[in-house]
Amino acid sequence: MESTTKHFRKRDAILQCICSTTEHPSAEWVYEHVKEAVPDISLATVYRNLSLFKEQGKIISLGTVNGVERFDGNVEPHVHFICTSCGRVEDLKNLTVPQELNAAASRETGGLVSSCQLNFSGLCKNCINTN
Amino acid sequence: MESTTKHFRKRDAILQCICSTTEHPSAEWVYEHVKEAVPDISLATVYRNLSLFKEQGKIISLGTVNGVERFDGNVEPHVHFICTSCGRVEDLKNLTVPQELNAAASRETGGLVSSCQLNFSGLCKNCINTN
DNA sequence: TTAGTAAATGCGAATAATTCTTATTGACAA
DNA sequence: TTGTCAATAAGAATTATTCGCATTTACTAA
Repeated sequence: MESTTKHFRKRDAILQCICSTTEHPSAEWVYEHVKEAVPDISLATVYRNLSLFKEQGKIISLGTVNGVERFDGNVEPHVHFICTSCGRVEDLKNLTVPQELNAAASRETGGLVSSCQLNFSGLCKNCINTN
Repeated sequence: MESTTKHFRKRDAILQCICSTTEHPSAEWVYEHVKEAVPDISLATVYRNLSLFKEQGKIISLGTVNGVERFDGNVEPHVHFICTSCGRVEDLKNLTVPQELNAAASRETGGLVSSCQLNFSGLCKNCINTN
């Protein structure tokens, strides 16, 4: 159910923003973009809601790139490529991590594995040429 | 060649510290532990040398856990498990990422893939029982 | 020995990302 | 209308990390 009330307008705008981009954005990026539609939003609201969404499993954190946390509205398990030069993050649609690895990891650690992330890093197509 | 000069005593102590533990420590942890042998070391020196080692490929960064960057003196490709509750990081010795995935990732992105990291997260053995 | 040098370091200030505090506002129920 | 509670804005506070600069160290050449 979409919320038509004004009460969640900003919260919804934040989720909408992150779910409709493939940028794997930072909080700052989300802030700048949501601001276009909702000019009176504050950066703290973005941070607060991003960590709420993260807890709720509506988005995931990719960890930090150059010291800044990056998020992804696509919560389906998938593989990322991170450019160490420009910080761009891309999805790798043709590679997957076999599900059975989760079980294997649980077995080896004796813990309870709930997710996994496979990240490749290097230079992206653009940065190879520029450097 | 090991450096017997006093010039690099602190630098060596830092590398030695991180290479002789399986803690996957933070800068702060390294600082606290090096301080026992070298009491007059400063935290800035630890940070400075950790990023030097990282550039030189002598250590790797695991990214941040709870907002703090974690390092690993074991630069051989291997898989990690990160406890989302206590922040503990363990090596998974029985799992590996097939080397050919690097080439596949290069192909798909058109970029130059230089490394990859596979991280599982969840609750470790201890935290399952405590929670 | 003695300068001269360049790198390594300590210290504290500065920075930047993120979180917290507090007062205010909006939505809804009684 | 009033009470309650969640959502928010604003900016202060916090915390990890980096920077600037003076000092120390080790090595070299005189």
